[in-house]
Amino acid sequence: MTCIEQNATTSNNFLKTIIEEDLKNGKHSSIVTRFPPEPNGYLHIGHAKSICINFGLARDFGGRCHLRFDDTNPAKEEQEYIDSIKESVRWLGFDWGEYLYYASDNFETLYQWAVHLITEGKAYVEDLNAEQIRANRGTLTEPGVESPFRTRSVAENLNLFERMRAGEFPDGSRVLRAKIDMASPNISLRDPVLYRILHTPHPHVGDAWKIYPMYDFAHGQTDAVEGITHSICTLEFESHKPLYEWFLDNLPVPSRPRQYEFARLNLTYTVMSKRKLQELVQHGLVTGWDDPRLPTLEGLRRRGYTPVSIRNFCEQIGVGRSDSWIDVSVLEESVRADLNESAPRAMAVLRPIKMIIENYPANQSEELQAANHPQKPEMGSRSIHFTRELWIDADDFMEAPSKGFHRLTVGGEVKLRSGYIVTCTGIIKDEQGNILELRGVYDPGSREGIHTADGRKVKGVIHWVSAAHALTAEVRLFDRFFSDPNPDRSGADYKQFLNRNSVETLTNCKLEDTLAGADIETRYQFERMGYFRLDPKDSQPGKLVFNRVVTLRDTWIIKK
RNA sequence: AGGGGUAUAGCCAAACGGUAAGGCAACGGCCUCUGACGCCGUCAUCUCUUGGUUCGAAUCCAGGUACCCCUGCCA
Repeated sequence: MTCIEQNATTSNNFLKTIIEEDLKNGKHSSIVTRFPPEPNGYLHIGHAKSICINFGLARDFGGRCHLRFDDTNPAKEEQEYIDSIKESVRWLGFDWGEYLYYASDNFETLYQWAVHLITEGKAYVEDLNAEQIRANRGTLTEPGVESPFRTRSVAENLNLFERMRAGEFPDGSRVLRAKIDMASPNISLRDPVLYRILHTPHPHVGDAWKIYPMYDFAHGQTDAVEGITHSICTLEFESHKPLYEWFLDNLPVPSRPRQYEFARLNLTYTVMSKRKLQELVQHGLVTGWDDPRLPTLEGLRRRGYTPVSIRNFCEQIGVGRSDSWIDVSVLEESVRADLNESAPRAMAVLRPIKMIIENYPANQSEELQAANHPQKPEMGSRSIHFTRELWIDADDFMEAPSKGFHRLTVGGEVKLRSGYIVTCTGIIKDEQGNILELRGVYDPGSREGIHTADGRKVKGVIHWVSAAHALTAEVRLFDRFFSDPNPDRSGADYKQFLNRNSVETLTNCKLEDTLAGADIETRYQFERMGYFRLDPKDSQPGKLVFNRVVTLRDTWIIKK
């Protein structure tokens, strides 16, 4: 289809407009996009934006999207990253089908095209070293100066370039340069480097090559051989566009792709640059690339973010060309919206204090039915145990309640979710004054609703679990990894903004026993506490470890 | 002799010369066995700024201002 319906959550963007035009006026009969990561690290939420744009456009307009590894620099690339990237793209819900490519599969073609340029007098072998090249490049305001090797004969260039390929020269001794314009105001046109010598094995093509093409000499041409129609990248490549086109103009390429740029994603309270992420991992500031506090796709996945929530997020933030900062709360809101629909409910007491129901016999126990979802009866129910000894959350009790607190207080009453109304009748403390346990009584007729026998409505509903049946588990609560909205801001070391309390590990949490068979992929809502999922690495059948994906919205906390 | 971009609400973002969509946040209210969810309502006389063209300008023109990108043998 060539025209998509707009709905409330998808507004138009400039890329869709361009594609609609191209399809309408017959410039293309169908579109081909590509997601072109360099396999030199793990994917993060910023890549997710690009993935969603490229695969999403292809999907919406009935075209196709390639996964292409931009593997032109073997010094930084590894098979491990290739594998991880494929896995992350698949996890996000996208499928490249048979269209998996490597820029390195075109190395021979690229080499021939470089020879073509030399033959045409449009490229030359440079003997100057990196520093000299830099010195001759000029500055932002001054033109560069031409290299003495710029006028080498075609024959000599051909000979030298061939020997570069053969591995005759050491790394850094020579490069191949395009002969364009050393005085161009666009610095990327001042005789850019096309090939460098690198005696480094490559993760995909092994040790077949001793010279490797630069990004600029590979990207557009690779787009052209794959038949990419819309080559979508981020804004910082905008100044490379004239060079991208120069190659297409001067080489016998089989098709004519066009480059379009969009603003990369910036998220508050986190860092996204590969270098910084790597540093956090290397310095042991996080547990790994999949640390649940990181914006990496593996981290978000481990934490419990769902693919659909990330896709929705990318849809919501839109695509534009102005630098923008998205607040992390938008991402968080996106998982909440998804999980509220799909997550079965359960009860878990994170900071337990015991409550003894004095009018409930010690040897008695009964099963109560609790709905798995308040609005979705089709999700069924489960039975939970009610007994004399219960665990409730410390946060749900205040001896000296602040104004507006409508949970449990001495002499006060509260509804136990899916259970009974209980009244607190007293506190047992140790000699230091610490609360040992709470005493209370329950109203046997209060199973349904929140009304007392005399018709009053109790204000508070709290979660609880039977002490006799409870499972003990570890629960990890995460907070923002940085204390500053923009830890990446220039002029400051982002590490100074690390939030020291970004993870809180609670080891004595009490969970309802239905969670004994919790599924690794299922996200649960622990009622009133947020959404949780088993940690895929650290959780064991006998030792449950849950990660909190995100809290519930809490307007009470805001008022405090 | 610098070049290339971008400016619409607290944060994103639509609009294509015809009288400022939508989402998030916020704020009222309703509902509620989760202080959740849901529902209703409010939220730009105005589009960085100054002029101009026009019956009519966020959109066109001219001049300012601010911010981002470019001086790797990285991508």
